[in-house]
Amino acid sequence: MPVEQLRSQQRHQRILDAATQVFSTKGYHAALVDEIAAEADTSKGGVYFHFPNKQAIFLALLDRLADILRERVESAVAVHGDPLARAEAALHVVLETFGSHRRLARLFLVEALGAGPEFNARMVAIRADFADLIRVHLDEAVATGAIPPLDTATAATAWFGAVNEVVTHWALARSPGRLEDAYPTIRGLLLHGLYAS
Amino acid sequence: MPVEQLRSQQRHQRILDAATQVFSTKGYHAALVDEIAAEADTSKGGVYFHFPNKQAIFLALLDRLADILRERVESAVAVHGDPLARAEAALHVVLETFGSHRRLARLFLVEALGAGPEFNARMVAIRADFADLIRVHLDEAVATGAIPPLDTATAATAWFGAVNEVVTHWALARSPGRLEDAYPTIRGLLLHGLYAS
Amino acid sequence: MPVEQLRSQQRHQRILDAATQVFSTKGYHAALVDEIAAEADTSKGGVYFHFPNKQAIFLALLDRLADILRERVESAVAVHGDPLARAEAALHVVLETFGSHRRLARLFLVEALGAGPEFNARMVAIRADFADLIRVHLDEAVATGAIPPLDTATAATAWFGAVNEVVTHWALARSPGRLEDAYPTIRGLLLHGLYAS
Amino acid sequence: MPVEQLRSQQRHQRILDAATQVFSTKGYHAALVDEIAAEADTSKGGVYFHFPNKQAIFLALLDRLADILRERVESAVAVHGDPLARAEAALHVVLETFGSHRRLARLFLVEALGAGPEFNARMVAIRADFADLIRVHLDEAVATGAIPPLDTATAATAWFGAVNEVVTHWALARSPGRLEDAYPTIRGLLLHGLYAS
DNA sequence: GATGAATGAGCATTCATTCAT
DNA sequence: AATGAATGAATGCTCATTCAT
Repeated sequence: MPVEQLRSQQRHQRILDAATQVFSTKGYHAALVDEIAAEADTSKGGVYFHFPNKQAIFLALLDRLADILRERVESAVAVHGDPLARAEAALHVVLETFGSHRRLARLFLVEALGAGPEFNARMVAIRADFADLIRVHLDEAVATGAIPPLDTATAATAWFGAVNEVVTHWALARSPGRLEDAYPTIRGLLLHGLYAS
Repeated sequence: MPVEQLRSQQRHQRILDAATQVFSTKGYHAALVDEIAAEADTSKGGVYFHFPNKQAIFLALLDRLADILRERVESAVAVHGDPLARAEAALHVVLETFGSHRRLARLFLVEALGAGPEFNARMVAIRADFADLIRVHLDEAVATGAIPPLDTATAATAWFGAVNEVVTHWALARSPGRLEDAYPTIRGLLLHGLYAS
Repeated sequence: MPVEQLRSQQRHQRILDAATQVFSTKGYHAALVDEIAAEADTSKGGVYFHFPNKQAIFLALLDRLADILRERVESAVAVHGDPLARAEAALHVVLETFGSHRRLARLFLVEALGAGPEFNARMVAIRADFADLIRVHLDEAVATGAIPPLDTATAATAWFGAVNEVVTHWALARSPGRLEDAYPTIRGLLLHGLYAS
Repeated sequence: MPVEQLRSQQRHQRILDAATQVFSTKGYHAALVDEIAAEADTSKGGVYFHFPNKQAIFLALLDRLADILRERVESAVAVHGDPLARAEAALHVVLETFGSHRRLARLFLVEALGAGPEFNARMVAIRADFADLIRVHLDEAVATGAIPPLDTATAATAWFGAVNEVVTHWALARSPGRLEDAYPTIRGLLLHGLYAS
């Protein structure tokens, strides 16, 4: 009976969407399951039918977002041959994605920390995954001699952090500008350091 | 009665130290005032005599830490004449300070974000302050022509973020290495980008 | 449509069997309708098609068990002419039945009491019925002069209780022996008291 | 500061008294912690300050009652030299105590069962303790030759059960008579069996 | 100043029951 | 008849905060 399964999956998604909304507005702890239920046009019991507990909802959210981001990065990277261009593309996609989903950015970069030690392990893993997405290209760039040898793991982490901080700043700003405007500066900085142009 | 005032200030400090310990271990929400009291060898009432509420303890902690960090940065910066060297020194001090106080790093970079929307404004301000500490030197460097013109605000934020992410990664790692080891890579990256000779 | 009726009755029985299993393992309150449904290879809705609510399942269970016990007692009693022998036979059958169905014993003697005030009235009635099953024979024994006059109601209750406690003890024991072994002692005690020759 | 300790202990007792009232009226599961708090003129938090959870309150209640009962039995037993008279005295005290505290009887003999498997172990232990209180005297009576050898453990359990059932019957009765009236019958039955007088 | 008993609003979670399909 | 998603009232427990002593 695909009709019922479909309905069920739709509800599942509706709850996740509602959770995104509530978590990113109130933060993990202040978010009430009741609010998520209301936002999803369901009852509290309905939420608990689809998820075992509040934590699982949040985790599912992070995973969903991480998957989306990863996919976007990978397809953006695919069109470039040059390792450095790939790394750049990855950077650009993250900025672009968060730039058009301030809510998600906030959820991912702000609320996910401090939601409790239970989440830290998962967050470390997710963030490390992204840094890795960049590292492989740096490694390749080093291998091809495009850039001098360096500690690519630290470099990738730093790259990712640079982007994150700019995004976080923007995500928490009271009246944020356009995130994309920061791109040229970040790009230049990462590629050439302060001695850009 | 200076003796009693002294006693009171000592108690104040003892509570903050206890709070540092508890908050950085359990996270803001999971930390109980009871635990802080116990760790400070006081009673719950004692804690509430010195601080109006839990939030205030956390905020006082952040402020104390920010002050210490700022002071260190400023005195480290003072010994350098060259703007770029000053920026570098600031960076190095942050890395060094957190590197020798993993607990503080975790508190400042992980728990403080996501502790709840109440704290976000303050954290944004604090982080912006630090970025600013770097920005002024970059501005000066631009003014003296040491480096080409660029969006120094974004650049400073990115710098700060790059350092933060590396520190955060280290602060959350299960078996962290020496944070200082990351310094040369970060330094090269920030100054010269990937093409660091 | 006798085929369908049969199917329905089988399902009814299957649910009762499943309920016996679950109730006696978890106790009335901790037993979930979901578990009963799963154990009966049905759905929750299926259970509610056959029974109006959880309480009714439990009550039906008690009644079924009481009926079985009553029947056994009555047929065992029928083969004896002597009133005292009848009383004895009743006692023996109860011991024997529970002895071979520890689960039922537990259900009947432990969970049924204390399952909640709603059940107390019914349990009192059921237990009184059994005491009565014994009482009538005692009355007859008194009438025929086989034993001296006594408060047969209290005596029958006490008999029943003596048996119950021994069974309960056995039903709750971690590693129970053979219940039948207790029979001679109980028999002697009830007939002759401590001075059983 | 004995004043404060006294106050605390009084509150502790008040909660236990309230719990006795509520548990014996509603049964373990239907009893709300809120009701106990209200009955004890405290708040829910007050209850939880003195007891870690609902279960602990119930267990404390059972233990308190068991202690009282044990003490009474022991002091009643002490005045008799004859082993059989001691056993009789124990029996009488139980009947008398429950007879004047129907509420406790109900709690102890009805609600304690079925409160959940967690309690069964404790209840078995408590009931076994009481049976043992009787058994030791029976053993002595056997040793002195006052009564013929018999399985004293089973006999003591049966004695205890006989008394329990009569008490339970009375505790659950809608309009109970005087429990003490049952004493002569039970006494005669236990000592001489049906061939009493 | 310090203590710790008391407060009570707050919330996640459970689960019997219903009902559209 | 059967299914299982959905409901929502119910409740144990937490914990920041207060305040009498």
